[in-house]
Amino acid sequence: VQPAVPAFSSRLLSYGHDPDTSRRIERLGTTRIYARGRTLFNEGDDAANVYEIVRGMVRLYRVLPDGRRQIMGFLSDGDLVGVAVAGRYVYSAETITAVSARFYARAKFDRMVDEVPGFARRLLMLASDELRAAQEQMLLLGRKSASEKVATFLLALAARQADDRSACDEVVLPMTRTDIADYLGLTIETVSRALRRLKCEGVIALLSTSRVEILDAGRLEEIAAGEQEASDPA
Amino acid sequence: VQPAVPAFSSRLLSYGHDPDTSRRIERLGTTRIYARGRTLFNEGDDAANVYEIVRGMVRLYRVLPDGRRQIMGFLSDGDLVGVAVAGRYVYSAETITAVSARFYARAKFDRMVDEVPGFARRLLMLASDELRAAQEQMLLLGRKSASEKVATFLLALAARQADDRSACDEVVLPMTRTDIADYLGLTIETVSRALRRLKCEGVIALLSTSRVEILDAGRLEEIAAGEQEASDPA
DNA sequence: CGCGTAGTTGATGAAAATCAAATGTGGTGG
DNA sequence: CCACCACATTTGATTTTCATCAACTACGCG
Repeated sequence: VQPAVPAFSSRLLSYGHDPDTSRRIERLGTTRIYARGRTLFNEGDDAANVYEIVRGMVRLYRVLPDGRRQIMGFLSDGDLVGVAVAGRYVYSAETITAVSARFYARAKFDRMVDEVPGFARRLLMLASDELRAAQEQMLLLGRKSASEKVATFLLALAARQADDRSACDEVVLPMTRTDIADYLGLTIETVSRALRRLKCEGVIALLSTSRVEILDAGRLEEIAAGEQEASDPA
Repeated sequence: VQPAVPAFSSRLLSYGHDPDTSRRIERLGTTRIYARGRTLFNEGDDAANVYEIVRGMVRLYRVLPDGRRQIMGFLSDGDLVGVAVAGRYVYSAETITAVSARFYARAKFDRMVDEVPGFARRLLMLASDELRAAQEQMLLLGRKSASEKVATFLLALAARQADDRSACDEVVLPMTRTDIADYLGLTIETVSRALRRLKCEGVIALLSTSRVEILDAGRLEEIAAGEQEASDPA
């Protein structure tokens, strides 16, 4: 029952019921490597391309005039960006690790939506997942406490990483504390303190700055779900 | 540049490039009237139907175990609910006014997605709008102050109502303060105080509990966008 | 081996939540 | 039509949580 981190989560393009279509789709895209900290596009840019992240991680975000930033999601292997957007991008996208991404010219992509049977339907399913994740995130941003937010975040990351690696309970945080804070609607200090609190309660261990071990997954899930939070049954 | 209130905003079903298809779609649905305060479905229910709101307003929400509630959006005339969902509904839907709604059995609806040309594509566009609105809401929930939230909310309502009525600057709030608070991630007291602050600054007038007049739309937009907020240039 | 950036920790402050009345308001029945 | 009731809203006092400000520490890299 773990929600994905909001993003166009998918393995769409390399997926296909029939190999011909898959190959056709593949041929339409161009793969490119980006260094860490590069901009794929900015909010307001003409939405010229659809991107698929092949490897690495990307953040999507918007900023308010005075610099406050909200990260909408982190994208990683297999995720799509920009499918939804017609006209102009409504957020910016930057790499937070080295990234290999394939991109598709919008015109070609749109033609595929019309021509390839089932393609639009499949994109619709992806958008639905995305939407569900976005709503999960609204619940988090609007109603969860700092600890609950961080707990939820760790579990979501863990769930995503469980796909790849073996099901060990070590979670890697490829993004900075600033990114985490801007994703959870907190400050870096509050994120740090929430992690410490979880550590003190024995729920997690901090292996290093960017690695966390989940010691008590059940308890972490309780906290994330907002079951009771404070653990002081004195 | 006014974001819609997150919802499956659409005039989809009654819309059609060709009248035959429209009629066919129409025939598939059943219209029903709901009193105020009724439940269309609950989080976790089998997602048996797709709903189109014909008239009235509906709230979509999720609740945490201890009762904290987050409203994901308010639906009104022409909006769709449940398109995205396969399996089980991930939120609850309740009427906040008397509502006339048409509903479609999922199986039939899904068949249409496959059979009616362009239908999936059109739903995809709706989902995209929805997604954009959800991201706008994440920015609001994560990074805006109480006054900014309320200002944004009033403008979104005004924009939606501008479609129907003439472009007068009176906004009707069909939902309670509790609903507004649960939508903006605030408490009712804070919503009330934010409205008062806007009134004191001369940006709005409170005509009655449920009616607001926008006196200074430009300033309200500045506040909503987070340009500076406090107005105390001594 | 520092140097710079990222992260942690602590002290203080501010915004919003909570608690507690008081005030409106709409609807119902007398 | 009016009085009353239940409930929604406003307003005020206080508390809590998180943000801000300020060192301090750790880590990675040239």
